[in-house]
Amino acid sequence: MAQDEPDDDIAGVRRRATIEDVAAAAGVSVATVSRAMRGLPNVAFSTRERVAEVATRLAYRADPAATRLATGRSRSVALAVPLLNSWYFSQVVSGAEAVCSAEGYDMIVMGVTGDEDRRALVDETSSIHRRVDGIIFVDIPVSSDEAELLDHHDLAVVTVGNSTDRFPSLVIDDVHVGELAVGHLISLGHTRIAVIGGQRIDPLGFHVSDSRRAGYHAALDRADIVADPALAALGNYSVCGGRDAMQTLLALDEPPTAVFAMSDEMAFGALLAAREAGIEVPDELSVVGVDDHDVSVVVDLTTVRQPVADHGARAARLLISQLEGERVGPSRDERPVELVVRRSTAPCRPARVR
Amino acid sequence: MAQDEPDDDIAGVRRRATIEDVAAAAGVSVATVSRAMRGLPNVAFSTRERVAEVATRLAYRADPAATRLATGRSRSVALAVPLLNSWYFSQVVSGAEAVCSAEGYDMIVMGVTGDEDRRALVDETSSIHRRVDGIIFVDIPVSSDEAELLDHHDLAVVTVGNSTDRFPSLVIDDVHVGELAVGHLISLGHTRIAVIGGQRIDPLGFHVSDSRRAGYHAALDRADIVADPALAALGNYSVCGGRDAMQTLLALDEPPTAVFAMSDEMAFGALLAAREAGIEVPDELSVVGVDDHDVSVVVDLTTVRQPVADHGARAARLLISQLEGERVGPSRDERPVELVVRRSTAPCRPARVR
DNA sequence: GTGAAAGCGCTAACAC
DNA sequence: GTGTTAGCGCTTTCAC
Repeated sequence: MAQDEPDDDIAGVRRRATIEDVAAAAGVSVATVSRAMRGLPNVAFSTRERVAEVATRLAYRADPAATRLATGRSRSVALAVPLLNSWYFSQVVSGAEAVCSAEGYDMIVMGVTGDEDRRALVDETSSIHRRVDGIIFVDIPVSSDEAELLDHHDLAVVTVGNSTDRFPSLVIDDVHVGELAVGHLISLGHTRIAVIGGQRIDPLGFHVSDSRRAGYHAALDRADIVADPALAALGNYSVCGGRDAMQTLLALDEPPTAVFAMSDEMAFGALLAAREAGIEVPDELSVVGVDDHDVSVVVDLTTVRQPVADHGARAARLLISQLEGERVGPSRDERPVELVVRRSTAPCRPARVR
Repeated sequence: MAQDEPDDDIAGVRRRATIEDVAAAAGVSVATVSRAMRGLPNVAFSTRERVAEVATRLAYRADPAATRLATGRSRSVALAVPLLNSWYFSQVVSGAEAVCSAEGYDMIVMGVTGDEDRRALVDETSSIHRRVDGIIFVDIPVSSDEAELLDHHDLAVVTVGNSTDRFPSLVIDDVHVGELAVGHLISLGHTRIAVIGGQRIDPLGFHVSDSRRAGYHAALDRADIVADPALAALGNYSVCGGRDAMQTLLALDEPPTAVFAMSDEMAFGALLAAREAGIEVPDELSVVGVDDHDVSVVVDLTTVRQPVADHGARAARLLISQLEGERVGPSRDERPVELVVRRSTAPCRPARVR
């Protein structure tokens, strides 16, 4: 046994077996080993078996870098997300990772926190080219020119939250999200409805905030309610940001009786600010969020649910099917959203005594 | 200008520039380009400048796969975590990613959901070898044998939450965590204190749950309270699991007056179950968690805080410093924890009428 | 200070 | 069905 162990033992460290070691031990050429290992045709069954057996014995694995260099494919993909530490993105990461690992792809995650990062990623000299076979952009806008560049460099792309004229995308109807949330508040009799969205000067230019805001306005318009600019605040998609925004709103001369937060995390912040100010939810303030965060049910938050982890999984599948040869053009897969009414929203009570 | 553009234009697709293109355009050899690009010595200043200029013009970037094959280093690391979609792990991912990207390393995330996954990762033929330069194991136990194997394959390793006798680790004192939480409850006069931990047959064999449970018992012992096995439940580190566990506990003939949940997410579930059962927190039930989740302040949860994102960042730094040549042996960096008292805990009220 | 050339470990023509 | 061999694009001796 030990005698035909072809692992060299250099300075006490056993070298990892290469394809040549396997070829030698199996008494065939490297080409045959390569074919056998990858299940390619034109290998006799007995040869295939012998190679497999030897490979197992030598614990052989094709060196990914060598394979990559020879084939031009890396079997790895990138997932670009802003704000890695938010519930939404962590769910997407989770969903995508599960699919990638099941399909044998490595997933590199990249936090893209500003336009500089974003540009560096798409840039001509970007390390992304030749490092991964494809990339999923989550809530990161990709311009037409950038899309062309990516396509040109033969990168497969899927976008989530935005769409391009070149790649498949997974989106929700963000205008509808706003309408659903605000429509619900209006149906409860609210008229002073605030909105907490993303940053004004969003480095990434989220289209998400704008669209949800458009839905907010559409719902108000439809009910002949004039939007008060003072009721628009920015919460940065975090609990803290939502809390700060709500504090500002509550300090207004004429505070809102309801608030639409564009994410559950900001809504949580709003709930916190309300409690700190001694304002009862939902009696004195109705709050509605977006996402249906794990914890939303715990704090009884009314929200617009979207299937977040599923976004990640679907995006990964779309990307991988491109990589496996399927030729796909631009597309827009619109995922469903759903209003989930809990107890953070209630009918508007007229005058409130403070 | 266009005339010395050495990019070939094959079938309308411009090939990405290689080191040879740069060498040709700069009128030097590839060896010189290689040296110049990497800031190695023995390159004339003027040559260096010329190469840099040409490289920029041609948008040249060394092909990572080729570099990898030639050097044996991939400038990428893996982060192995169970339960990618939990707050704790997403924070760790976020912290680690920030450091890795700042240092120019790619970070591959791998969800390790069971012992099978875990073993596949550490296994002799694992795709991990030669794919990454190092790996961070977060709350994934690594046996002595496995550690030796990893070391032997020349992988840099850092563990978080567990420690090995071979690699640097980042831990917290989980026994102390349990003592802190349960000590707090005892100091409030509670004696029927339940505990919600991880799964009994934990596929990953978390040492975390055991240690925290040990702290629970230590605190009870110190107060001469006999632990009631009926008060130990399993919550699977999720909101849902915590809720289910709490429901079971509340259904006991003699339900607890306080509960120690080993994560904030399970504590949230406990809060939910209590509310659903019409039990007031903290009047009828005190709840304490672990982590200090973003949302904990929102639901006013008393908790044992640990600096989670910092774990990720530190682990990444430790790993990268190993990769940059620093020889590090086994170590145990114990990070601080801190009891944060909020309003989910209150003095024990004697008999409760139901 | 610079260049020539031998790898790194694999894949893919092409020949047999 | 199998083997030979020329790359893939870089790094790294070793000469000069």
